[in-house]
Amino acid sequence: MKQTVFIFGGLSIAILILFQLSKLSLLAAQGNSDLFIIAAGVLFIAVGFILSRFLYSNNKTWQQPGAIDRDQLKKTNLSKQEYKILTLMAEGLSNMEIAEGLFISENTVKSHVSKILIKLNAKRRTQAVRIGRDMNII
Amino acid sequence: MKQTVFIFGGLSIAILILFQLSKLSLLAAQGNSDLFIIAAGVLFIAVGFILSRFLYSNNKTWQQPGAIDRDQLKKTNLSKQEYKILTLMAEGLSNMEIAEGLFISENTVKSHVSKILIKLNAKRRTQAVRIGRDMNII
DNA sequence: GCCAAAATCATACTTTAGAATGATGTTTTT
DNA sequence: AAAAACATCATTCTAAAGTATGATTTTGGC
Repeated sequence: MKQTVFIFGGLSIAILILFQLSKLSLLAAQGNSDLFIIAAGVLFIAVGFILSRFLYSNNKTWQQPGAIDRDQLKKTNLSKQEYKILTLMAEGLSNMEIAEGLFISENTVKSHVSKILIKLNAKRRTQAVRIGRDMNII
Repeated sequence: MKQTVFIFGGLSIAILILFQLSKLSLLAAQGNSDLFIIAAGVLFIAVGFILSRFLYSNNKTWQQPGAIDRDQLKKTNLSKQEYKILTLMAEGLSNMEIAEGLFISENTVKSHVSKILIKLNAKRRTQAVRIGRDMNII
């Protein structure tokens, strides 16, 4: 939130400076106007470029795709092992496969899964995975 | 593919025209230079804006996060109904819930799910969902 | 109109997932 | 050091999920 304010503030200032520069140059430069116009154009295009980047891809939750949200993760109260198992569930592994991968019994995995479902408020493992994705913790 | 060529061609031409206009205006307009500079700046920013949109969201991996890849979807040979059920599976719904949502019997859902698993080469629904996500189909 | 998919459903069966409970040893935390 | 949380596992049961097979009905293209 605060970040976005700074970014937009900075961008606004940058744009203002650009306009000022444009005006100054008009008075100063008489001969090499061609080159300057191109430079100014490129600058403005760059500004638009950057502007759109922030406006679109990043605006929403400031959570870039693929990154996990540590804060959200803490809110779930998932333990380390539970979280690890959740990620393996998201890979589409069965309880047995998870058990083998972690060198523990299937019963233990089931026990963990049940706790995960409770903590994520899910009825099924598929739902748990979806919730995890929605929360950006997977 | 062809679209991109046209789009970039069009953009290039637009940019050239913009530069030409800038030069012309310098000769023509002496008094109202302020207003014109702002207009030109806005135009260039707009161009940069549009450019970045195409460069990033569409071009690169050609797959924007959240968008579904129609080509990949076709490769799976999933039928309409199968695909719909896949998306509902991804939401974490049970077979029964899917059945109710689509006004069909649970047996029918099971039948579809089995076919989905075969077509996506999955052993479990969770895996099918993961594969679907990896293929940018969901 | 015909034909091939697609969609629908059923029945019977196997496998996996999940719930409930309880037990024990190990870390953390206070 | 005691309490609380974690991790481990077992047993028993119930509920879903998934397989296999076969049948009927819709639908979309040619």
